Amino acid sequence: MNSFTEENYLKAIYKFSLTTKKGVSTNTIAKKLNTKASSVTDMLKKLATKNLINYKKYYGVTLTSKGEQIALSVIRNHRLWEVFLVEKLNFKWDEVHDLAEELEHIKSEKLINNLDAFLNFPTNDPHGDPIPNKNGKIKNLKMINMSELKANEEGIFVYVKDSSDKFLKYLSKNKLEIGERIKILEIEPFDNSFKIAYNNQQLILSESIAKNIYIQS
Amino acid sequence: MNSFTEENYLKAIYKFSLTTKKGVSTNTIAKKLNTKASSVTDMLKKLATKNLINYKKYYGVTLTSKGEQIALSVIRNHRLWEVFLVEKLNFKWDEVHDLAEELEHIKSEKLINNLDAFLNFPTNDPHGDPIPNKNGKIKNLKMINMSELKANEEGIFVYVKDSSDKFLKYLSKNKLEIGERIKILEIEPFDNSFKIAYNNQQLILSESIAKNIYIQS
DNA sequence: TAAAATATTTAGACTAATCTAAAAATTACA
DNA sequence: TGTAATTTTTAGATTAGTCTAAATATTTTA
Ligand SMILES: [Mn+2]
Ligand SMILES: [Mn+2]
Ligand SMILES: [Mn+2]
Ligand SMILES: [Mn+2]
Repeated sequence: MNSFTEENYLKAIYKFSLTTKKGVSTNTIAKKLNTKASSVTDMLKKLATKNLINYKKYYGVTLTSKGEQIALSVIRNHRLWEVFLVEKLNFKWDEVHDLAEELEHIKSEKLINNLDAFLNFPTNDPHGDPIPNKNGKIKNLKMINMSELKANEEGIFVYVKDSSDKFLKYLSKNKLEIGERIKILEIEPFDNSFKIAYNNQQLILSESIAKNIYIQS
Repeated sequence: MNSFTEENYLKAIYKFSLTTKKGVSTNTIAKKLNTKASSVTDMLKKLATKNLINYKKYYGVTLTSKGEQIALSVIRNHRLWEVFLVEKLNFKWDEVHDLAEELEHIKSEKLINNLDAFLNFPTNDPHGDPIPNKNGKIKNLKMINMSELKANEEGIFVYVKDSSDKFLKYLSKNKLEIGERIKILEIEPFDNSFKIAYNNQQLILSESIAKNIYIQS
């Protein structure tokens, strides 16, 4: 059995692995988990002896398939609990992450599979992230960043890159939600801001906001 | 904030307090929590400095009102999660205790109050134990042990004293469930066994089984 | 390509929760 | 009521996860 802490390390490594081909560095993990590099080194040694990561001193780490499987299962738990909190317990999408961070570590196949069924096998969490199935398979949406769209193009809002409270609250305030069909009305060349239309309203998004929004392609 | 471990100690002390007027002894707690008396002593000192228990060396402990409040909140969490698992996720009543033992330690007022509402404010868990409300108030059922009933008396089966897997499975096998109306047909004076009728069937219960069953009075 | 800057690891220490073994206090009962 | 049995506490270790400070390796850059 793996501790909460070990699972959090594996999850962090998994997420960084998605965006690098090289190993994930000690410092990267330390920053993400709000801990010190020396603590990370200690944990990496431990995870390596458990065959959950490939660790070569000074050169960062990758997950073994055993490690990846655990990371995916924790992510599955996290995202299913987020769906539960939003859909059944009336939480807002910007309130669920920290609770899911605790619930994800409760280890019971039956619990999570029954929860999955109870929720009707959702494919994405409230922020648009895909939910791995019970075999760890993730169905990746094909999506592109909104900033790559041109005037008059449109698509479904499917994912937020930055899912911090602040950003999610901004979206909620403007009733801009995942699943909404968005049309680009015009792009201001001066500051790359986007004027969009959705659900009978219009809104101007700064470039940095547009870059946090992904559209199904 | 209190650790899982501290909460488990408080809960254990609370439960023993219900059946003794004296302080709860070190050994009693050690047995319940599968640990050693010396470990218990250490923890009692710690809980005492946090003002959660009244501790006088060699004379056992009682909860302070602060400690009792925490114990009741953990118990509330435990029992509400058990209801959730049975009613929403199709668990059997003999499968939920260990999972609830983990879920009970997730500390969020909003989570538990919303769960309570989602479950329609249940008053009892799947084993008949009362669920404290959000202020820690427990509505105690007035109930008596089945062995105190006489022939031809009847009532509703509301609580099991022994909620071990073994006993719960025995009851399930005989379709004898909480909420069932039970009538005592006769009591065999030789071995104090009970012949009962419920839900169109009859069953003979040994004295020790009868003693584990409580009936609403 | 050799400093300088940066990243990583090692060494040694700390805390929470646990343990075993031994000492001390309480309680049981002859 | 004094000794034996039992219970509880103390003393000293251990383990997981963390930290700071120092040492070492890698990377950058002049
Ligand atoms: Mn999340
Ligand atoms: Mn977590
Ligand atoms: Mn239980
Ligand atoms: Mn517990």
